[in-house]
Amino acid sequence: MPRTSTKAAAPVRRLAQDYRLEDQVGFLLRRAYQRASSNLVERIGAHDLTAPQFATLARLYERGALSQNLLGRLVAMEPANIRDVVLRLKKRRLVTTGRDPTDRRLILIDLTAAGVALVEQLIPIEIACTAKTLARLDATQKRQLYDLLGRLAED
Amino acid sequence: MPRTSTKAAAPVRRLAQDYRLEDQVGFLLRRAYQRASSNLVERIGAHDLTAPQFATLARLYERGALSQNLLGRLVAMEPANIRDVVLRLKKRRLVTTGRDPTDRRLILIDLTAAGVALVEQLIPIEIACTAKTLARLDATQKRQLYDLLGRLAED
DNA sequence: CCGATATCGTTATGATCATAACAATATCCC
DNA sequence: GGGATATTGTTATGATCATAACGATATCGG
Repeated sequence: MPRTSTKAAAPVRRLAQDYRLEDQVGFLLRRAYQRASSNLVERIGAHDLTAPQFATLARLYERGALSQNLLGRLVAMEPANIRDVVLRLKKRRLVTTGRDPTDRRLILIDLTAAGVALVEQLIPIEIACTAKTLARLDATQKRQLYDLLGRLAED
Repeated sequence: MPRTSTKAAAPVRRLAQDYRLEDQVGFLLRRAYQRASSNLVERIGAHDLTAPQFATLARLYERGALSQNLLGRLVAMEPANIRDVVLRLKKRRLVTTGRDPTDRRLILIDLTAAGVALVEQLIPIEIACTAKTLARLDATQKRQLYDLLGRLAED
């Protein structure tokens, strides 16, 4: 299987010694997330659920009904973004929405019975998927990774 | 600053003990990437460059002219995705495109002089940005993180 | 030489993602 | 009570991101 390459000699550029893309955490994090995400879609894609959608359902499963805004913060999504996710989940009748009578700004989101059932079906798959993503790490390294990622996102 | 919370008692659900969103690497990676990405946009956003766009320019700076497809692989972007990024960079005259005469399938991408100048201006900012993202980690932890992220994306 | 196979790029579709500007509603504080 | 301030959700805009289907071109194998 031939791979394309350029024959032109790479120009030795002034700052190319100081800077390598591989040294930038953002780039490494993007690649690692791509890998983790594709591992998940590979396994739950048949249910037409994306990683953010599943995270949203899982959070509701853990916590029960939440306002749309709080739900968004708990899954690290902007208001405009969580809104779209909720709309899709609602269209599939995995969640319901309703106004909070005590604070009319709030939209309360909750799982339907179908939503609960789907989450419970997918949780073991998600756990296996995380295990696969971490397959190359031993127990110590896994602990380190969680600790380090936690520090990066802290606050 | 009041934060919204629900008053409804959280239902104790069957699998909630086995599964926590915070234990899923994919979720942690997404949050960490969000942080790194916003650190970057905060600093180079004034130049209207996103993280993927900068990665693309940086790769071209390192390697010189590349086919669009190879460039995409080197910055971890799908063909349909790198295409759009190249179009935007081309519109801003940061890169040029041309057919490879020896293989007419290929589109060769290269930096313009303006592209080179912009990369050289932004490289120090990007390095500082990576440092900020890693600010909470000591030298040992940084090495560990790079090693672990490398393992996750390996292959 | 020529058909099978592989690669490159495009198009279309749908889901994330962030930002800014905005209206509605709550809360704070004098 | 009432205005300043904060929070919630929406809308609009633009950039990523992945996938599948497709035509064009190269390469491989007999």
